[in-house]
Amino acid sequence: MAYWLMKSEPDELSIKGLETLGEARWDGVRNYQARNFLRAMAVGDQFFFYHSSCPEPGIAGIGTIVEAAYPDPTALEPDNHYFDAKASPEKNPWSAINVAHVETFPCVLGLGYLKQQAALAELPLVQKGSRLSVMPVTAEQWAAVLALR
DNA sequence: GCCAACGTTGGC
DNA sequence: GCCAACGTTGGC
Repeated sequence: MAYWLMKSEPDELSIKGLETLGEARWDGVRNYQARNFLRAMAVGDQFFFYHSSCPEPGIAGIGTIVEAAYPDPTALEPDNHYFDAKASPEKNPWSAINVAHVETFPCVLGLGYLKQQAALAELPLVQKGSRLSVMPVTAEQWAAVLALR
Protein backbone atom coordinates (compact mmCIF):
# COMPACT_ATOMS: atom_id res chain seq x y z
CA MET A 1 0.00 0.00 0.00
CA ALA A 2 1.21 3.45 -0.92
CA TYR A 3 0.63 6.85 0.64
CA TRP A 4 -0.23 10.10 -1.11
CA LEU A 5 -1.24 13.70 -0.54
CA MET A 6 -3.86 15.44 -2.63
CA LYS A 7 -4.94 19.07 -2.61
CA SER A 8 -8.53 20.20 -2.89
CA GLU A 9 -10.13 23.57 -2.55
CA PRO A 10 -12.65 23.13 0.28
CA ASP A 11 -15.16 25.20 -1.71
CA GLU A 12 -15.18 22.35 -4.22
CA LEU A 13 -14.70 19.39 -1.91
CA SER A 14 -13.67 19.55 1.74
CA ILE A 15 -12.91 16.71 4.16
CA LYS A 16 -16.31 17.38 5.76
CA GLY A 17 -17.93 17.22 2.35
CA LEU A 18 -16.28 13.87 1.68
CA GLU A 19 -17.34 12.67 5.12
CA THR A 20 -20.95 13.56 4.28
CA LEU A 21 -20.79 11.96 0.85
CA GLY A 22 -18.88 8.91 1.97
CA GLU A 23 -17.44 8.54 -1.52
CA ALA A 24 -16.61 10.97 -4.30
CA ARG A 25 -14.96 11.17 -7.70
CA TRP A 26 -11.64 12.97 -7.62
CA ASP A 27 -11.45 14.73 -10.98
CA GLY A 28 -10.23 17.91 -12.63
CA VAL A 29 -6.50 17.18 -12.33
CA ARG A 30 -4.93 18.99 -15.31
CA ASN A 31 -1.24 18.61 -14.70
CA TYR A 32 0.68 15.70 -16.20
CA GLN A 33 2.90 15.02 -13.23
CA ALA A 34 -0.08 14.95 -10.89
CA ARG A 35 -2.02 12.81 -13.37
CA ASN A 36 0.81 10.30 -13.51
CA PHE A 37 0.65 9.96 -9.73
CA LEU A 38 -3.13 9.46 -9.95
CA ARG A 39 -2.51 6.61 -12.38
CA ALA A 40 -0.01 5.04 -10.00
CA MET A 41 -2.58 4.79 -7.21
CA ALA A 42 -4.04 1.42 -6.26
CA VAL A 43 -7.27 0.55 -4.49
CA GLY A 44 -6.57 0.63 -0.76
CA ASP A 45 -3.90 3.35 -0.93
CA GLN A 46 -4.45 6.17 1.53
CA PHE A 47 -3.96 9.90 1.12
CA PHE A 48 -3.80 13.04 3.19
CA PHE A 49 -6.60 15.42 2.27
CA TYR A 50 -5.11 18.92 2.00
CA HIS A 51 -7.20 22.09 1.92
CA SER A 52 -5.75 24.70 -0.43
CA SER A 53 -6.71 28.24 -1.45
CA CYS A 54 -8.72 28.80 1.71
CA PRO A 55 -8.49 30.68 5.03
CA GLU A 56 -6.73 27.76 6.75
CA PRO A 57 -4.56 25.79 4.31
CA GLY A 58 -3.41 22.46 5.73
CA ILE A 59 -3.97 18.73 6.10
CA ALA A 60 -7.55 18.14 7.20
CA GLY A 61 -7.91 14.37 7.22
CA ILE A 62 -7.43 11.06 5.45
CA GLY A 63 -9.10 9.36 2.52
CA THR A 64 -8.60 6.12 0.61
CA ILE A 65 -8.73 5.07 -3.02
CA VAL A 66 -11.75 2.88 -3.87
CA GLU A 67 -11.43 2.90 -7.66
CA ALA A 68 -8.20 3.21 -9.64
CA ALA A 69 -7.67 5.71 -12.46
CA TYR A 70 -10.13 5.89 -15.36
CA PRO A 71 -10.73 8.58 -18.05
CA ASP A 72 -11.87 11.83 -16.42
CA PRO A 73 -15.39 12.55 -17.78
CA THR A 74 -15.20 16.25 -16.86
CA ALA A 75 -12.67 16.77 -19.68
CA LEU A 76 -15.44 15.91 -22.19
CA GLU A 77 -18.20 18.12 -20.75
CA PRO A 78 -18.25 21.49 -22.59
CA ASP A 79 -19.93 23.29 -19.69
CA ASN A 80 -17.57 21.87 -17.11
CA HIS A 81 -14.91 24.07 -15.56
CA TYR A 82 -12.37 21.37 -16.38
CA PHE A 83 -13.42 20.88 -20.01
CA ASP A 84 -10.51 20.21 -22.36
CA ALA A 85 -11.20 20.88 -26.05
CA LYS A 86 -8.32 18.60 -26.99
CA ALA A 87 -9.81 15.59 -25.19
CA SER A 88 -12.14 13.13 -26.93
CA PRO A 89 -13.83 9.89 -25.83
CA GLU A 90 -11.24 8.02 -27.90
CA LYS A 91 -8.31 10.03 -26.64
CA ASN A 92 -8.80 11.50 -23.19
CA PRO A 93 -5.47 12.34 -21.58
CA TRP A 94 -6.90 13.01 -18.11
CA SER A 95 -7.65 10.62 -15.29
CA ALA A 96 -10.01 10.53 -12.34
CA ILE A 97 -10.21 8.19 -9.35
CA ASN A 98 -12.85 7.43 -6.76
CA VAL A 99 -12.11 8.03 -3.10
CA ALA A 100 -13.76 7.39 0.25
CA HIS A 101 -13.59 9.18 3.57
CA VAL A 102 -11.44 7.61 6.28
CA GLU A 103 -10.87 10.22 8.96
CA THR A 104 -11.41 13.90 9.68
CA PHE A 105 -8.69 15.34 11.92
CA PRO A 106 -9.85 17.18 15.08
CA CYS A 107 -7.93 20.24 13.86
CA VAL A 108 -6.44 21.15 10.49
CA LEU A 109 -2.65 20.74 10.51
CA GLY A 110 -1.70 24.13 9.13
CA LEU A 111 0.87 24.60 6.39
CA GLY A 112 3.09 26.72 8.66
CA TYR A 113 3.08 23.98 11.29
CA LEU A 114 3.91 21.33 8.69
CA LYS A 115 6.83 23.42 7.47
CA GLN A 116 8.30 23.34 10.98
CA GLN A 117 8.54 19.54 10.91
CA ALA A 118 12.02 18.35 10.01
CA ALA A 119 10.59 14.96 9.05
CA LEU A 120 8.56 16.61 6.28
CA ALA A 121 11.34 18.69 4.71
CA GLU A 122 11.44 16.49 1.60
CA LEU A 123 7.69 16.61 1.03
CA PRO A 124 7.01 18.67 -2.13
CA LEU A 125 4.09 20.36 -0.36
CA VAL A 126 6.37 22.36 1.93
CA GLN A 127 9.00 23.17 -0.67
CA LYS A 128 9.25 26.66 -2.06
CA GLY A 129 7.40 27.22 -5.28
CA SER A 130 5.88 23.74 -5.39
CA ARG A 131 2.43 23.68 -6.95
CA LEU A 132 2.06 19.95 -7.36
CA SER A 133 -1.51 18.96 -6.41
CA VAL A 134 -0.95 15.21 -6.12
CA MET A 135 2.25 13.83 -4.59
CA PRO A 136 3.64 10.68 -3.02
CA VAL A 137 4.24 10.51 0.75
CA THR A 138 6.81 8.15 2.30
CA ALA A 139 5.91 5.83 5.17
CA GLU A 140 8.11 7.95 7.43
CA GLN A 141 6.36 11.17 6.39
CA TRP A 142 3.00 9.50 6.82
CA ALA A 143 3.82 8.46 10.38
CA ALA A 144 5.23 11.91 11.18
CA VAL A 145 1.98 13.59 10.15
CA LEU A 146 -0.16 11.08 12.02
CA ALA A 147 1.81 11.92 15.18
CA LEU A 148 0.78 15.57 14.84
CA ARG A 149 -2.97 14.96 14.92
C1' DG B 1 -5.59 41.88 -4.50
C1' DC B 2 -0.65 40.97 -4.82
C1' DC B 3 2.96 38.44 -6.46
C1' DA B 4 6.39 34.56 -6.75
C1' DA B 5 6.95 30.48 -9.02
C1' DC B 6 5.76 27.22 -12.16
C1' DG B 7 3.71 25.05 -16.52
C1' DT B 8 2.17 25.68 -21.22
C1' DT B 9 2.00 27.77 -25.65
C1' DG B 10 3.65 29.15 -29.88
C1' DG B 11 6.81 31.83 -32.92
C1' DC B 12 11.15 31.31 -34.75
C1' DG C 1 14.98 23.10 -29.44
C1' DC C 2 14.98 27.77 -27.52
C1' DC C 3 12.73 31.09 -25.00
C1' DA C 4 9.47 34.99 -24.28
C1' DA C 5 4.82 35.69 -23.20
C1' DC C 6 1.05 34.27 -21.00
C1' DG C 7 -1.99 31.73 -17.76
C1' DT C 8 -2.46 29.32 -13.36
C1' DT C 9 -1.56 28.08 -8.63
C1' DG C 10 -1.74 29.19 -4.10
C1' DG C 11 0.03 31.51 0.13
C1' DC C 12 -0.28 35.73 2.25
